Amino acid sequence: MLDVKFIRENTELVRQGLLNKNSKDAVDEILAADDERKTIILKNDELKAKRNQVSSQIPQMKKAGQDTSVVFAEMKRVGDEIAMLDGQLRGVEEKLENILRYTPNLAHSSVPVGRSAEQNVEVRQWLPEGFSFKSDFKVLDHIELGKKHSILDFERGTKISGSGFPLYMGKGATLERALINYMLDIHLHEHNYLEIFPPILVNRESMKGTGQIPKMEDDMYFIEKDDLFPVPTAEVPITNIHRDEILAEKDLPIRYVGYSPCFRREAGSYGKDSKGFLRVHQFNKVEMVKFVKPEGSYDELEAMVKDAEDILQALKIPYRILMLCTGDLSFSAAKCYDIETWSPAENKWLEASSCSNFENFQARRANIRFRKEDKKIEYVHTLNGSGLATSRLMVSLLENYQTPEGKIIVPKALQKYTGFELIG
RNA sequence: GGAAAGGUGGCAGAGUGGUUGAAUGCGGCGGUCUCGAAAACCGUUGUUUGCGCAAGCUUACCGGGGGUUCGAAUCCCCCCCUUUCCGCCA
Repeated sequence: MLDVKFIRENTELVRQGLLNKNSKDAVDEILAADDERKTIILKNDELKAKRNQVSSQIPQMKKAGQDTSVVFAEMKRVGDEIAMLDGQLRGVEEKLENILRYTPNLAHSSVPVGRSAEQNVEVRQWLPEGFSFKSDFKVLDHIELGKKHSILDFERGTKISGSGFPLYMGKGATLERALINYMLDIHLHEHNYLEIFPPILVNRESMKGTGQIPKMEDDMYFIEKDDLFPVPTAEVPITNIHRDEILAEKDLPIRYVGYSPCFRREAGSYGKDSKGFLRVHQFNKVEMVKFVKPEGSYDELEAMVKDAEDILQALKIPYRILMLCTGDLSFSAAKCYDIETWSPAENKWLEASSCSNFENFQARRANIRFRKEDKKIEYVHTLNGSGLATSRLMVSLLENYQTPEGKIIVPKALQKYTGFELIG
């Protein structure tokens, strides 16, 4: 959520920022609602102050045996007016809140301006030694590989749950588990995160806190009976750990990492990249979340990307880093890097991670603050990034590690986690 | 699923419808004492709205939402949550 005060003091900047994010310019609407709100508050607070003042004198009047009926009648009128203003105020605040909830965060000044994904900027590429985009043999895609070795069974997954619910079997299941454990261990022991194992069903407040609601509500699974949402990412429960809290400056930065399954309805994207793992309703992800002081947040973002890259380099999987342009940035993000891994069979890059700095946009929504040395209270900056999502990673892993005979070598780094070196 | 109890400040725990933001204790912070520390003692200690350069003034907040009243932490209604016991269960 943007700060109205900031909007008021930087109207042109905000206008341009919203345009850059392909959002409508709601500045005038916001300021008008805010003006209206302030006018009502001014008048209302005056009346309330009067009522409080008179009320405090009534006990003395009664003690002195004075007649209170005139005062009571007067205060009754004041009370009615307050009730009316309270009603108006609620209306305006609701209106303002509604506009703000649908107003996206502004991009950081270092983000390239652009309308869509085509204007994203490739920052760097990392390829393992001896890697070539052209293979000497006919590569199988991850679905064929999965079938050949009976490690992935999309048909039976569909039978059990529906399309987009992958079933891992045998060494496939072990490999998936190994990946998750490996990534967690690296982040814990080498990158200094604290491990979190969060609840997977969260309430409405939590979904609002991180901003999945209201804008993305259609994309979320929802358990109506209990008013709970299966999480679309561990970002939701982990960020909400500190919802409505005031953190101590000395505790920052806080760095959490946690694994969770992720559930997404992917409403409206049927038929697009839908085969196998490319777009699924349930997948596994290790997520990094940081709560930091504003001044260090962009350094923390770079560090977070590096933390995700470390995993890919250790696994020797080719990847590239994209800086998203303003038009492709998500609703809450001020800056975001996508990490894409190479799929030889698809002959394209697949998004396996997304690391974002939300600045204080999410913290405002979730009300996460910290107390500075001088006792002043300020919003923290929140960041999160996948470190990483296993589904797309698994595609790249299986395809890049296949041999000409169609067997799959387990990456060296994972072998002590799997207990085997070869599939097939 | 059945029964009961309860939700008050960082925590524990008072609170007769009227100077109650709220006793008291613990914790935190500052100080006295001490070579230093502990103990003891003294002081201090929430968030929030609006106005203001600021000091400050002001509004709201005792799980949430309504209601009664001149006035609600306190009375009434609805909802939510937590704890305990029983049942079921990985």
